[in-house]
Amino acid sequence: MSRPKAAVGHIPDVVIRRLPIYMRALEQLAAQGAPVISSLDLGRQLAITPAQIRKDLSFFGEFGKQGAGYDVTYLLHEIRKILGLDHEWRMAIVGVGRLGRAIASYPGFTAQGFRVVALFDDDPAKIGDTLDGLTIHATSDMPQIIPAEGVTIGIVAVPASQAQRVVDLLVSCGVTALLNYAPISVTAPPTVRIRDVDPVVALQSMTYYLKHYDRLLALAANPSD
Amino acid sequence: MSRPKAAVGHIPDVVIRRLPIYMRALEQLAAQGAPVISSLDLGRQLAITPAQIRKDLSFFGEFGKQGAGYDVTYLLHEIRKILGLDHEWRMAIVGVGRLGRAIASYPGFTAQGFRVVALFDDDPAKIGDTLDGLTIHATSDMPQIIPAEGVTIGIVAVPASQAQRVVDLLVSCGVTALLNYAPISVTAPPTVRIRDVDPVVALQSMTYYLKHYDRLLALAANPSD
DNA sequence: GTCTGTGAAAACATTCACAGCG
DNA sequence: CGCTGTGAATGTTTTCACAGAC
Repeated sequence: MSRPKAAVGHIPDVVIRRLPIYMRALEQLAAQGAPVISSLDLGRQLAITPAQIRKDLSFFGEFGKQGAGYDVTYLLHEIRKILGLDHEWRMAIVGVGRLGRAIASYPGFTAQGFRVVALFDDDPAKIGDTLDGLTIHATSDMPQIIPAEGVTIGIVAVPASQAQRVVDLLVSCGVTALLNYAPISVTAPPTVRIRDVDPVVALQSMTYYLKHYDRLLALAANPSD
Repeated sequence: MSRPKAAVGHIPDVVIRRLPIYMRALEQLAAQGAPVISSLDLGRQLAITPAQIRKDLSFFGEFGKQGAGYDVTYLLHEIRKILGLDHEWRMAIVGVGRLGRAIASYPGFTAQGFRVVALFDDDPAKIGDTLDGLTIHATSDMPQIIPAEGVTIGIVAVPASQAQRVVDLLVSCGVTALLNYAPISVTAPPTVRIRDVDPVVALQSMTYYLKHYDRLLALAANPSD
């Protein structure tokens, strides 16, 4: 059914970022018991062109059947393998304030194979406390605990003023993937991947369109402009 | 100092999305008392090329001084105007579970001019309760309350199974910008803007690079491949 | 000399369109 | 006949490189 590409060259980051989107839709389809999906129908569901879906998948192999489409369970499994989601990933949260605690107890991570295994904070009042069965450690203990716990992903949940320091510390401990909740742009060496989670930034770019809504409406009514 | 563009044509969405990133850096610079910043230095701070910053800004006018750079306070003010952040935006949260409550009490929204003015849920046990001084209403009250409260942004914080229904309802009430926290792709007419906030999706695309980390390391050491 | 603003060039991403398979 | 996989064409975004302002 599939033949892995001989040499998987350079795959664009935009493509990698769409794979989890495909996964979510496939999970839903699998839950509904749909055995097969075409790029056309998947595209309808996600508002993505069918050609894009086919081209994205073709970077990794041939997963479909002509005339039929893609086997939902099989494709889901293959994408999981491509993304390395066929095993558990261990994460550390730095910053156990209001936000850090909310993240620590979010059930969505565990459900998808992401496990929080270590908590860090620098507030002496918190160090030694237990949260969800995990002890809160001082950030100075990171160099010991992070390798020992097999942590490969760091979650930054400290105030903006502390974020870059924490990123540098995590990177120096060998962490190469960071989920940054601090409302600031942090930088790291190019070998380190960073994804920012900032709802305010998301809102701030939407208001541009709200402001120009009249123009948008006119455009929708008369696309000849 | 600036001359607004005569006809601001079609500005790419990628550009709009970078403006809040520039804003955050400028806010930080303003707080530090830096009067002026060059595209080179701003680019260093954000890991963005200076040419990109200059080109982005040039879509909207001429904000810099040759030989000097950009006046931090002035540029910040101009970007705020461009994005429509010179006044308050009123938002409604749909879904007052664990996540919705965390969002409702997040101080970062208010600090940037985004105010939660209405809460909705369909759980009869919650309707009528008060949270942060706001009454929780039934979703069936949305058509009355949303126009009355001047809500233009909707925050979706319901389970995946409810998300599309809630989106449709919000859109039918005239909301044209949505912040979606549900772990599912929702669709809306092209006049409606949607931004997804899903940390799991962010993680799932980083694991690809973690899996291929060896290759990445080799590439960094010997870029001739 | 420094740094902006911007056409032109290069790189990158999406869509088209169709041969070929089931 | 329906749908995939994919080169070729098109569209978009980034980068280059330099004239001109301070």
